Amino acid sequence: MEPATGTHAALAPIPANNAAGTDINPCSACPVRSLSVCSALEQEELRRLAEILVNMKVEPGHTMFSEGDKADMLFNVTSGTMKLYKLLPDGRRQITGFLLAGDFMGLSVNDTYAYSAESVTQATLCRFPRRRLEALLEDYPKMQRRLFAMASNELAAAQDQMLLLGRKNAKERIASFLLLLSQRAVRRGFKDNPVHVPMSRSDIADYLGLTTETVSRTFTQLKTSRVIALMEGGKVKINDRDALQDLADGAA
Amino acid sequence: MEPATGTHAALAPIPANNAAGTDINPCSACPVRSLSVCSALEQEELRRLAEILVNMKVEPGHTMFSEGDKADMLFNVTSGTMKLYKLLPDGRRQITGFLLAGDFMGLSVNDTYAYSAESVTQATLCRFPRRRLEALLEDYPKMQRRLFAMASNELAAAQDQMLLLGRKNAKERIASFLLLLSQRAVRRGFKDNPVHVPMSRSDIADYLGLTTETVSRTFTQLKTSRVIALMEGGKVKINDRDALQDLADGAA
DNA sequence: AAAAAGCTTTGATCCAGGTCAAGGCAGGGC
DNA sequence: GCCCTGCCTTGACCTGGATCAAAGCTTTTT
Repeated sequence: MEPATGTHAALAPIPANNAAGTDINPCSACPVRSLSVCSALEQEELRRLAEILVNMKVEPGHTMFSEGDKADMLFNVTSGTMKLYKLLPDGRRQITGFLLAGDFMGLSVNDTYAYSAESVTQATLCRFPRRRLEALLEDYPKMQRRLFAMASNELAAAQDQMLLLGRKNAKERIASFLLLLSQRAVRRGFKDNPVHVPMSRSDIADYLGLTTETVSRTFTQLKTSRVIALMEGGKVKINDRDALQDLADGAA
Repeated sequence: MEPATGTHAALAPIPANNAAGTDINPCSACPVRSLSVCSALEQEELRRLAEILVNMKVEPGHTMFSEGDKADMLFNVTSGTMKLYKLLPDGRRQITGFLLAGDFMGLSVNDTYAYSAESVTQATLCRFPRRRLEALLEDYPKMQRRLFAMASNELAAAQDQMLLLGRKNAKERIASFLLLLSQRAVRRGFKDNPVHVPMSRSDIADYLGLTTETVSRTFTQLKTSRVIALMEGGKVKINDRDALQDLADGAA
């Protein structure tokens, strides 16, 4: 049994019905479960593992861990949105990614986290001792394969983001961002239009390498040109997807 | 035997003494060899694989593959420097990384390359059918592990680069770049000072999200303030590593 | 319901780095 | 040797997005 650690004291463990013995649902997104899809992971093994999982629920703005902390825990997002970011000493921030249900965080090559993680919305996560995963990987090579595929996908996304940060202008960045959110929504079976944009202007700015003012002005421009419409509840209606796509590709 | 494909026609296969049966040197960097370090890969297996490897030598500026090409080949750099980049339709370019001896390129989740690859200097590479690697991974799980570690490292580097591109100014970018080159040199057992900078101003600019003019001016500034000295042969002498480090971290 | 605290938007101004233009300098071909 | 070509550097100017400032709007507190 893992006792709640100091840094995670504020986290409320969910009493939860996904304790040991729950049915194996590939998409319910706990690490064991999402990874077990393609492995011959056995019931008994799964049951043992479920015992060391800790499900937790956090409010918006809760810091899960910070860059440089000892990385002995691994998290799997089960609902809500998280943000990963890096800071410069003077406070400048770069958000490297937003995570949704099913995404992993906390994987690390050396023994400290390479970034900080904070909740954007209310979120639920599944915590898991890193060592245990490593042990699991020894026994179930197919999990390793799955993990590698995940890392490869993240890497491809990171390369797209480098192109955006290094070479796109403000309008192109916002267009790319909206399409990304829209595509991710589709992939997860949610409605892709209007797009739900749960993060603040400041988070968007720090993700796109802009300022809140520029983000706001650019949204206004896109709204004025009828490409999008801003709706209440942080929703954005995409009126002209082709125009947005051309902008995002830098073709316009 | 793999016939030379159309796109690789210009590549000169090296007659080479690293054909089948050569000694197994972990750091000689062909994929089989560098991966075999931590696997129980057997002599016989290795010998069979060496037969399908194609060693090649390319001149500076040679395109190995382009974004969108069918990704059926995998490459391992054995000497020289390569660059990976993405383009926007209007020609804006973002270099996502420079590869040195021992680095892999061409790994891809779907079946097309996500970026283009071109040689910066004269370089030698080892070409390898992707399918063959996949088959190998089935049999040797530890290779998978190694590959995952590589992808994780690349991912961490990509996140550092996002911070650089999104939030650092020109001086901080150049400082970070020089320190990166220096550190990589050390890790590979080369002299780290003066640093060898084999790429053109234009490549540096496209890697750092700047223009050639700004790169040039910034080098001049650092030279004027005695932090570095520009030497002949594309070498840069680091005079004040601490100052450079403070700049790179955004602490100055 | 009023006050307070945070976002978000909009406006006015500024400046780091981009753009445009012109030399400088080194290597290669003849 | 001398031109040609392709970097690299430097200068002059411009601009997209940052910065600074001030309202709106929303949400929370009391």
